[in-house]
Amino acid sequence: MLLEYVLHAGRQTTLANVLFQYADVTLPSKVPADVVGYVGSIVDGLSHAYTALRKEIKGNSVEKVLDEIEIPLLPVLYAMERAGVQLDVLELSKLHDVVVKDIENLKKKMYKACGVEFNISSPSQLKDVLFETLQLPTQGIKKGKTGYSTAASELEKLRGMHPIIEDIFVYRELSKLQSTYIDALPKLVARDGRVHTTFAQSVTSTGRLASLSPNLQNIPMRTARGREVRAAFIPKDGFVLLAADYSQIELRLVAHISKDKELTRIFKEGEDVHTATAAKIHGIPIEKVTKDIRRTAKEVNFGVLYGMGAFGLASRTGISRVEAAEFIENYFDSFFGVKKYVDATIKKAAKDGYVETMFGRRRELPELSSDVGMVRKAGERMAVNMPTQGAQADIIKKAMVEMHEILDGEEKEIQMLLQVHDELVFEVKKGKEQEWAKKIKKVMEGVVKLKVPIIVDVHVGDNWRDMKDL
DNA sequence: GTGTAATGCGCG
DNA sequence: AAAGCGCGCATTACAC
Repeated sequence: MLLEYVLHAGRQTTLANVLFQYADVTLPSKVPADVVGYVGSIVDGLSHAYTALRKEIKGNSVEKVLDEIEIPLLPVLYAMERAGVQLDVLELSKLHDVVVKDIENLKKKMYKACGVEFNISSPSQLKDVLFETLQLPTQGIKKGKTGYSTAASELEKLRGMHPIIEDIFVYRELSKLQSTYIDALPKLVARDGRVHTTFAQSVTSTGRLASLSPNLQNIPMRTARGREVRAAFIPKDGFVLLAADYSQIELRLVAHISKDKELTRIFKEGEDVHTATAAKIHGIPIEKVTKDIRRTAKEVNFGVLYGMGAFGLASRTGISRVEAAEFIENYFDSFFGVKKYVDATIKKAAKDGYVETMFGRRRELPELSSDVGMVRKAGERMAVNMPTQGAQADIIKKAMVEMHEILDGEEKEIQMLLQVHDELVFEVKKGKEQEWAKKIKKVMEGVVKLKVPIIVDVHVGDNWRDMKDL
């Protein structure tokens, strides 16, 4: 699967398909009575497929990605999955009681406010109540296949028109937390008291990992109530959790790859990239940048680069489309190296039919030769995004492989537990935090030398919520 | 009861 | 008509 993956990331192929394509083995859709024969044909097929795929990879830019990153990473991921992370089930059950009560009270209040009882979780029932029972305006509300949307971005437009709107946001937040995390995680605790995720290594189009059953890469962080869930992730007795995350790695990679003068300067001087971007775009000194302006600049930094238009920026920030268009124009005037990089990447991708990272990881983009303009445009955005998102994935994977070698024989002191795209989480023996933080930082920052500094921040805590700088 | 699409939302 | 990228998963609604 890894061989197929480095050749054709994005194809989302199955093992059955690989065997069919490369070994001419057709697996039955169900496991037959002759299990031994079935397994035999898989093993035989795998051997043939391996040889065929190796031949295709030889001399290709993805060969190094396979041999120096993906294959060495395999045992690392296995060790992390096997280790798991301890979960404070009692903490979650307390959270459950509080959230259940809050939801109950909220529901009563909402039913009273609109005069009917209905299933708030059902978008179909909710839109009936909002737009028929309550007669709220549908002006500017997106329509899908099944009628008016009740997505947060659309309800945002109805804020202040009825108290129920605010309640819906709170209801959604709480019910999401309850169903996806607070009630679901305890069911996945193994006999060792820990949850063991699976890291999918051949799933994403960009080279990132995916985490599943449970997904430990989307544990809440952004809101106070969501962060409560993080408090339930704890180290084993006598240990602390240590999290090391790359600071703004994606934008640093953009600076490096595009060689943009201004963006490079910002990182070299150690400035806050969003504040500095805001200052540059508006032509004002850094001290004059307000929180609002910085927030918009942050959206620009993450969005425009990957093809967000004035429409998208306006809807995400609340500024007008005209203002958004000006903002974007100013951005590319200020960072013309980025603009040139974006254009050149799209052009080359269209010619080659694929894009790749600085390490040779590749993503094919058949979308770029589509006759449908919209599909092509989407392909262009993927083309711009992949080299940076993919390089970020390459870098942290290399760091994981290196760390794993260093950790060999140190199992009594430290264990790597999780990877969350730009962050590694470890369980470290109390008293050894400083020592290991230093080593981890060195490895993570030293994976590659860029034209801008790579910075890793390290945090330590007794749970995944209360992490302090180290 | 099982499978799937639509909708929505958590994370980087 | 749709207008940043990359994911996994819960619920509802509905077909079989």
